[in-house]
Amino acid sequence: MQMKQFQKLPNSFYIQPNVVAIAQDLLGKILVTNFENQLCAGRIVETEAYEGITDKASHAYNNRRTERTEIMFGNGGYSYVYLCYGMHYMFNVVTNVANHPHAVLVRALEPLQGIDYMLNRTGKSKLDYTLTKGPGNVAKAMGIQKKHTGIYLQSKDLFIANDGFEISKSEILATKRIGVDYAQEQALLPYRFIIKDNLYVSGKKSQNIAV
DNA sequence: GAGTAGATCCTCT
DNA sequence: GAGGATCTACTCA
Repeated sequence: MQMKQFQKLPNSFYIQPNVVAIAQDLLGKILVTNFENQLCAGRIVETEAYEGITDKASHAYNNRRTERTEIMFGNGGYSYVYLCYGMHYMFNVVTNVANHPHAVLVRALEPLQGIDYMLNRTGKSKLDYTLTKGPGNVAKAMGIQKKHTGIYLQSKDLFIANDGFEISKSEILATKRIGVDYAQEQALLPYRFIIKDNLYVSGKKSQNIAV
């Protein structure tokens, strides 16, 4: 595939106060990693917003500031990567300004470049829609690990770009979030955004209904 | 197609 | 020492 000219999203994109709007805007953008000279890129097709200290599903809920969550309390435009269930890495984008620990979780991608590297990392032999479906698979395929937390998203190894791809509002579905049932009523908030009918969107069919 | 169990380790209490 | 922003494979229908 021809290398397209990717335009990095400016830092001003990340420091906006409305994390839900950012989560929607990230749909259709390109996540690029270039670790160890292995260039990989995928179009973001699913995101989730985590609204800081008032959001029970967020690690930063109730101003819970620890070594792990410290990065979320800084300025937006940085990566936040952590291990979940002992085996899955989650890639988040920190948004808003310092002391507003908002984050957007990237849950699914549509692979564009470096598919051979992704297959190699995930131990798969051929491309199918499970390659980058679900946040654990996204990080695995893109080579993102815990050591990549706190990376400035204007660096050359890890960034999000715009290639001019536009999606209309009618193609975006808002649904409730996944895997955060412990957050009680806030698990029902429509903070998950997906591109309608995209094969790479995670979850079951019934979870992809607009709310 | 739908539901369930198991893997596995970092982080916080 | 317990539990978690998950995924997969397996079972049963």
